[in-house]
This record gives sequence, C-alpha cells and structure tokens, in this order.
Amino acid sequence: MTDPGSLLRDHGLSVTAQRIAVLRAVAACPHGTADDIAESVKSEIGSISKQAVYNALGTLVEKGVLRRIQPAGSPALFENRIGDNHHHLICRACGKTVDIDCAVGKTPCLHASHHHGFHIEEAEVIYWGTCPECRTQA
Amino acid sequence: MTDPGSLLRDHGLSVTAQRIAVLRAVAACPHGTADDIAESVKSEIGSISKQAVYNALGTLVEKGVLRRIQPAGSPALFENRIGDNHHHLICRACGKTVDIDCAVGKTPCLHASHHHGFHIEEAEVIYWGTCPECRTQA
DNA sequence: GTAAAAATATTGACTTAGTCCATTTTTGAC
DNA sequence: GTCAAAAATGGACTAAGTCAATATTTTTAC
Repeated sequence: MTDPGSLLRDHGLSVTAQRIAVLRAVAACPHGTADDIAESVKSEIGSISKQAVYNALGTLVEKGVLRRIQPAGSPALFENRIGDNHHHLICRACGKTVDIDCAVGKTPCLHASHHHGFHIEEAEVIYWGTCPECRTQA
Repeated sequence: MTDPGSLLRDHGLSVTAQRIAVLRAVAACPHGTADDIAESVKSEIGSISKQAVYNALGTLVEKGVLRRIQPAGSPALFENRIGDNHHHLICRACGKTVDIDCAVGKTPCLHASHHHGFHIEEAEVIYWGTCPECRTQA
C-alpha cells in the first residue's frame, strides 16, 4: 500500500492519526462496514469517535481514495481497491462479499441503451447469489 | 394492470384491502419509497399501519410480484415492472430514478468472469449520473 | 519555533428507515 | 356461521447515520 500519509497529502487532505488509521483499517478489512472499521481503528490507536470515522470515510470516498458500496439490506461497505472497475458478488444468505473482475474488461463496461438525457458517470454492478458454504447448508 | 385480487390469489396470498391498496400505490408511483406508498395508500383507503406497508411490500417482493431496489444513500424503492431485466439510472444530485432497458437484452445480461463457487442468481445494474435538470443548474 | 487560521475530532442529541412483539382483526375453508 | 390461520394494528425499540456546538490538532505564515 502507498504510504497513508503521502496518500492523504496528495489529495490535499490534512494528515491525522485518525485518517491514517482508517486507511489502514480499510486495507485490513476489505468490504468492512463503518462499524468494522471503527473497531479496527480502536484496536490500533485506542479510540476514535464515530463521527471521525464517518467523516474520514466520507472525505476519502469523495476524493476517490476509497470506494463505498451499499448493497440492499446491508450497511455501507468500504474498500480501497479503486479505479479497476471491478464489481461485487454478494451472498443473499450470509452477506459475504467478494470482488469480481469486470466481465467485459474496460471502463465503463456497460452502456445504457437510452440515457434519457442523463450524463452517465458510472455503472455499478452487483451480482446476487449464494456462496458455496450457504449452498451446502441449504 | 392485472386485477390485484387475482394477482394475490395466484401467488397464494390472502386478499386484503391493504395489500390491494399497496399494489395500486406501487403502480401509481413507480420507484416510490415505503413512505410514498404508505401516503398513497392512506389517500386511497384512509389509513394503514406502517407495519402493514412493510409486511405487504416484503411479502410481495418475496413472491416476485414487486421488485425492491435499494440505491446508496436512499431508502428502498419499489416497482411493479418485473421480469424484463431492466436496470436503473439514478441522478446523484436529485435522486431521480428512471428505467433503462438492458444494454445487452437477455437475462442474465452479464456473466461474472470468475464466480468463486457462488451460484449467481441475478445481476443488478445501477447507472449513476446527472439528470438533464441538475446538469443545467450546475 | 511560534502564533493565528483553517481543518479536523469529540461529544451527545437527534433523525430516518425499518424491525419486533403482543394483541386484535380479517380472511379462507368447512 | 364457526374456527384456525393469516394479516393488521400500535407502540416500543434498534441500527445506521447526521447535525451542531465545542475542543483539539494540523497547517501556514512569519
């Protein structure tokens, strides 16, 4: 991983212990919830306020350092794998989330047939299914 | 629209005034939130409990009569256009949601390159962009 | 290195979307 | 019409996240 300090500076952000710890936590738990990340940060630097976690995550998503995915029926998840146009495959039963490379392979990998005058920025794809473990149980 | 009563019976559900009104409300406001639907139902049959709205919507989604979409940063939306594999285009600025026919045209229109042993049931696509009105304002 | 300004963090109340549960009412089958 | 099962009601509750005032830290300018 790039040094978190320079990563922040490069995006014009102040370097704070909280933000560095949040970056580390996202790297450590990919597809983690805000809460997972808060827990992970606490175990690293002792304590952090809920608000600081949300602020940091929000700012970092805004600057394009992190990506937020928000699947139906789940709190938002965060990941640091960005810019490669990958998608997500989520288990309906247990919520397990894995990365999936884009089926087509380039960005944007999809084109809407009729865009209603919208300017389309991004195509987000979520595959829903059942993971091997949950399939065995059923 | 199919008669709501038979639609419910066909799916093995009891026919109640609340469910019929919910079906009508979803037809009347496509891409409405649970709250929009509750309001619409109230104006039709006078009153309904919040719980009945959630129960009805949940059951109907489960039976495949309605579809739930849950975009980031928005409460769940419901629609009755199902089975044609269409997708959604949402304005980041104002939240306006429109239907988009599948770019490829058949179900499932996408195939994950590596499915990690998952059984994939559905590919959900959300296009994010800016609608013509919001684009003019910016 | 210091001080002022700007940015960020803390705390705690608050909001929104939705769930849980005990009770009452309605529905469908005989 | 009766009765069991299904659904609706009402109200408390929870989870995820936002707001806003204050305190602290970081950055910038000297």
